[in-house]
Order: sequence, then structure tokens, then C-alpha cells
Amino acid sequence: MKWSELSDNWCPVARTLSVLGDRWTLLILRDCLLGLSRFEQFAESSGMTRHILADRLKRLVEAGVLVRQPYSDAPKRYDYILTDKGQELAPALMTLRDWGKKHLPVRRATAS
Amino acid sequence: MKWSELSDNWCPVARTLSVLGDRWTLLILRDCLLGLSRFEQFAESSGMTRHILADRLKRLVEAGVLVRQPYSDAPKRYDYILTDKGQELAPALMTLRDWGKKHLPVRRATAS
DNA sequence: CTACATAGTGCTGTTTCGGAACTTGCTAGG
DNA sequence: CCTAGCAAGTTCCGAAACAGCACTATGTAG
Repeated sequence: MKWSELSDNWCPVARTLSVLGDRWTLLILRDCLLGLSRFEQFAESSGMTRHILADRLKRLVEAGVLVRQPYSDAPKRYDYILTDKGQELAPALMTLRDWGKKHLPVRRATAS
Repeated sequence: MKWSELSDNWCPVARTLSVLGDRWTLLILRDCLLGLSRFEQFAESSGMTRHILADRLKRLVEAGVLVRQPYSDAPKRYDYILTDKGQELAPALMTLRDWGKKHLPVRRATAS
């Protein structure tokens, strides 16, 4: 089965994953919840390629999870802001964060 | 950045996603929470290819999210069972389920 | 006119994935 | 013994997705 066919699945979990179940999308949502809103910020924070980032942002806007708000007219520039719909995913991210903190400690020392 | 490099990320969300952030893994977890435990059951329920399924199950066992318990000696056969660590992901799946129910209604009529 | 900043696109080679067939180990039937 | 069937993978190949880097578009500053 192709991934794209999941959007009409009987299972709401599967439908949700058809929107944000790929490798990078949830990372973008994390950044949004951290307050980031611009292309270059997402690119730097997540480390994903600009190519994929552009695609994911477009999909998230189409899905109504983000909105694209102009913050500059001169060179057309946009902020990507979470909608209420997107905000409602915060609890899931929290759970994933707590799970990672508890079960996946960093292996390489990062503390000085 | 490659996906595999995410496992040492400073962010616990990123580390969690390095384990279960790909297209099919959360669907396997869903099936586990629904009570499925065998290869063929996962394959049929999720619709993913056996190839990918075998790989994901292996990863989840390595990550300690599932355990592989023999249920037959004669032809060696195994159940894949959620560990406590895996059970702790249930709240995240619930959130995704509720979000899907609320925001992603099925487009094709499935009710009779 | 050059340099810089933001937000993407295009191109190319590498990975991963989808689909179907094949393998392995064992049981059941003829 | 020979064939069929089941469960759990594994192999192979073509297709899709991805990583990395360069390049474009639009505007500002010097």
C-alpha cells in the first residue's frame, strides 16, 4: 500500500499519520511550538534540506495545520504559524518529548 | 542532515522520532495497542510491505519498544509484544487518534 | 555595481520503498 | 514419498523520496 492511500483509511490514527507521519513533519511542528516561524529558522533548527522543508511546509499549510502569513510586502516573505488545529497536536509532541527524555538519553556527552 | 544522525540530537523529540518517526512505525504501535502481535496480522492490518515490516519490527525490538516472544518452537515463531517502554507511547497515539477523528473525517463514505 | 539576506528551485547521485516472487521450517493429506 | 499449505521472513528490481549543493528571485545597503 502506498502512503498516500492512507488518507482515507478507516483508522483515525492512520489518517493523522498520512498528514504528519513522515520523517520530518513532526520536527517542524516541534519548532513551531518552540516559537520558530520562518523558513531559514526551520532549516537551521531541524537540519533538514531546504527542498524537503519547502514541500512539508506546503503540505502543512494545505492540511490547515499551519498558515502562511506575510510579514513583509517588499520582498514577499511569510511566517508559518500554527493554527488552532495545529496547536492541538502539542500534547502528542509533549508525550514524545517526555518519552525521549526518559528512554533515550543522549549518548554523547553534551554537558560541559 | 541524515535521518540516522537524529538519534544524538539535543532535542528529546528528535531522538524519539529517530526511533519511531518514519512512515510506518507508529502504525505498528497502533496495531500493538489494538492487540495484534504477529507478523501476518501487522502486514494485513497496516497494508505495509512485508519487507518494511520486518525491518521496522527489528528496529522496534532493538529499541526496546517491543519484545519478540516465541509462541512456537517447532517452526520458530514469535509474538511481538509491547514493553512497558512501548506502552508509555499510548497517550501519544491517543492524541493522534483524537486529532484525526476531529480534523480528518473520512471523505469516502464507509458507513452503510 | 557588488554584497547580503530570505525563500525557495533545479540537478544529480544515493537511499529507501513498493510489489511480487521466493525461501525456510514445519504440519497435514494422499 | 510427494504435494499442498501456513507463518515468517528474504531477495530482487524498478520507482519514489531524499541529501547536498548550486542557482534563481526579490529586495536592501554601501
